[in-house]
Amino acid sequence: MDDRQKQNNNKNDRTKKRILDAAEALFALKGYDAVSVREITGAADCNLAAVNYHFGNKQNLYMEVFRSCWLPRAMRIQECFQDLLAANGTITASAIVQSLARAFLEGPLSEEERKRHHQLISGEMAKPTEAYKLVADEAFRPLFESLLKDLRSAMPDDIEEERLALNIFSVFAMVLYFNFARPMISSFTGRSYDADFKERLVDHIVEFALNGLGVKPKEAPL
Amino acid sequence: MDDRQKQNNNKNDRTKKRILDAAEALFALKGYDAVSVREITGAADCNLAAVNYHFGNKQNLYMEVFRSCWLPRAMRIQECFQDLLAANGTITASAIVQSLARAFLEGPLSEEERKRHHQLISGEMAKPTEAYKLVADEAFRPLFESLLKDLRSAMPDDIEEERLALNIFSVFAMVLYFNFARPMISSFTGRSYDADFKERLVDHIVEFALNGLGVKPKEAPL
DNA sequence: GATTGTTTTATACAAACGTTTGATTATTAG
DNA sequence: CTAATAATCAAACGTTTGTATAAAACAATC
Repeated sequence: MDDRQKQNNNKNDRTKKRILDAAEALFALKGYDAVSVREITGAADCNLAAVNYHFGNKQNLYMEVFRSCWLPRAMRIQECFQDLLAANGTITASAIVQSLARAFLEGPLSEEERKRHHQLISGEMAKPTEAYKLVADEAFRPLFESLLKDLRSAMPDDIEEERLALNIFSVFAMVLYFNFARPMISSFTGRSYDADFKERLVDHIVEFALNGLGVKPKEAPL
Repeated sequence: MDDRQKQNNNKNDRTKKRILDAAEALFALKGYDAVSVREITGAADCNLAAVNYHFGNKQNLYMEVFRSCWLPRAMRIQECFQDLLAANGTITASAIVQSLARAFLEGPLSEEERKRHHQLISGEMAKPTEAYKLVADEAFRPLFESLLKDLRSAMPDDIEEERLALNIFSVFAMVLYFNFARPMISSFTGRSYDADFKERLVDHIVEFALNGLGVKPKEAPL
């Protein structure tokens, strides 16, 4: 074993990074108030005071999790969406919905990452803190505006602006709900979220949303 | 003033009831861990020990909020839905979706009640505790089964069972999302959740979902 | 190799937490 | 009225909380 890194997953990577990782996992799992600083530093295998040294206090650490863990992942999802959309050639409503569903449900994130990602944001949507403002400004709003633009170009010219917004929200509603309500959906349908079922969900969302938008699917995708 | 109730909103109603009220409001607003027993008993204007005397401990109180506050309200919503559906005459997909959207968005609850109701359940969906099981068994599952039955009778006979379930989830996704994501939707559209906007939302949900279901609206409702 | 700045450590602290206790007051029953 | 039961109360319990401090270990520079 290389002596430059005797302990691979232990103390060699910078403490600050380890704290961020542990904090993110725990905050996602149990929520801000249910996690203690001692729990975090225990999981990160470092001293209790390290949190206050590196982040000032617990709240700052929480914010930093969103700033330097959540936001970059949101960017990756959004880039994945843009790529899928671009790969589809012309921007149609069908392409938009399908790319969106794919990016969120089967996108660039690992299963563990996606779980963390959605749990963190679920906590913020349920009980918004300062982190919500950050996320709304840096991730939600830009994606919304971008979708608005894309969808406007793909829909009839005379469509009302508010109707456009409601349609976007409705697509989001489905995409997010099928992540958010996983336990209930799995329980009621008796199906686990494996690749098969996710494929099925993407298909369903695309079909449902496209009909909802009042668009006949021009292209037969895949 | 009648001497049987000198202080109307204060100490006359039984302490247990006041604790439940205060606890529900606070749990909905800030979540389980962010609320202290002292905060609750302070708001309920009673002694600190009253919680443990009447409910055993904090967790039991939390469960009792769901058992004796949340569940009855869920029943009222569901009854409202059944009534609206029955008033519509024949059970059509259109009637189902519209009744559901109305019951949840404009239903029997006051604005304050609806807020509490959705905040409590949002917290449970984001971080399920024991209360989730209770709510899933007593409210979600029965409603789901009932909807499944209704929708099956209103849709073509050859429709796949899983497809039926996914359709129900999709309608739920919209109904719940337009409650859940109120802050974001208000912020992005610049519209507050007044009667006008809610009417607009119900109309949108009905139209979007009906198209999504692949049903041509037979009747022109209101 | 001493000096400097950075990071980690052990320990301490006051405040807040959920819960318990035992005395005290209301309420009910005989 | 008295005895018994139920409800409320102030006070305290032992933990756990987030944060602060000062010494120690480490790293880099000269």
